Amino acid sequence: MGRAPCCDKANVKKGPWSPEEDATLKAYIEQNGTGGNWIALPQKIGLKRCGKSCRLRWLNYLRPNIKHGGFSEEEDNIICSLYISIGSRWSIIAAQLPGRTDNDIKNYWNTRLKKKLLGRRKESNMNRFASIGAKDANDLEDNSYSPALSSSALERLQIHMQLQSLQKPLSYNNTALWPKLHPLQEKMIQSLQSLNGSPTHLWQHAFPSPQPGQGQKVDFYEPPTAATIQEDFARISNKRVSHEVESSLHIVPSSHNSMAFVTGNNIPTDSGTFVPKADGIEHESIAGIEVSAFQAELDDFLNNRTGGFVSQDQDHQMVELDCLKEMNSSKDSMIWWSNDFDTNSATSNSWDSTSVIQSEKMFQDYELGYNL
DNA sequence: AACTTGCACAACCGCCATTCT
DNA sequence: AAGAATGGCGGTTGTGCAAGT
Repeated sequence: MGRAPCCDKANVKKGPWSPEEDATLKAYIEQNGTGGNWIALPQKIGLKRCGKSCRLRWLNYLRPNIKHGGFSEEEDNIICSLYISIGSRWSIIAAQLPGRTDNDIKNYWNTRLKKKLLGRRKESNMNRFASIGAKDANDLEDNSYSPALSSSALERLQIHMQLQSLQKPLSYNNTALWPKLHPLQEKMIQSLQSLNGSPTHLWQHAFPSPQPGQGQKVDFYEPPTAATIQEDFARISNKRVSHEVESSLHIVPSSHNSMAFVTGNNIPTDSGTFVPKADGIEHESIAGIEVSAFQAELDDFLNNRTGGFVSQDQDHQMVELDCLKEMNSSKDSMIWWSNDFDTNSATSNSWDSTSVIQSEKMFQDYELGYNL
């Protein structure tokens, strides 16, 4: 037999909490604790609330030492870096910010921080893409490929690029520093320019795509590299990225978790030159991080969803498709951030005591690179 | 002054892993 | 061991307020 239902949903009050309800709940918990059973708690104290609602109210609002609003620049940096590294794992991020709740951080991210970062990116792109035919920044944001990617993966890539671009501000105005494009990408741009100023897409510059074995200079707007991802994790764990990560980070195991991954025979180096990866085989994961949600997304897109182009022009579509397929064939050189990671490598929902954010040097790169 | 729009935040919903009977 | 409750989490929605028209 199981247990009795947690609450009678028909007789449960919803909506904002009154000061009286808050006072009742707070007084009881401060005196008696939760008793290890949130479901039974509201009945004990005469509140017509669901136990889950009581728990949420306590954790997010009534609990002592909760801070609301007024996020500092340092907190902004921490949130950004952790979001880029681990995605929307708000409970983990919140654990690194004393007094902050996951709900608070989630709201702050969704309403302010994300806009702040992506807004800057949009503004910057206005300058960069003006010379290659994009009519306005909306063209850049409204790219027709993005629906094929998970929003989280795309968003994190965009933000990562934004951070990189802010670290190299002079690159914006110097087209010579822009990455060399794959020939098909160049072809695509030329085609777009010839087609009555059709929208130009983020990807054209987001993915410089070198041929295997060929060095290609990438001075700007490179996707997150193996090195940068390693740096992210090294900062977080104060260790080299390795199998130690799974024991030092203690990420929550879940079927819908997020984690960065790296794949590819050709990985960009710190200097921006692509070199073949030595083994060419054992590249499916780093630190137990599962491969390739993006790969799956791209495959899916190319195999099943090519009808999704917004362009009305057949030639235009074919050029785009050729380019995408070519990029896909060079996918081993891609490094991406996925939405899934190895659930076997994760063990709990807390960061260990060696943590993480206490490291003095941890965010200095980002702090030097940008002011949020 | 009235209405609309956008923003920030609180709360709810649904899913999943764990715990309990 | 099976099945149901519980706890926890992330995504989404609802609401109140402020700014803009």
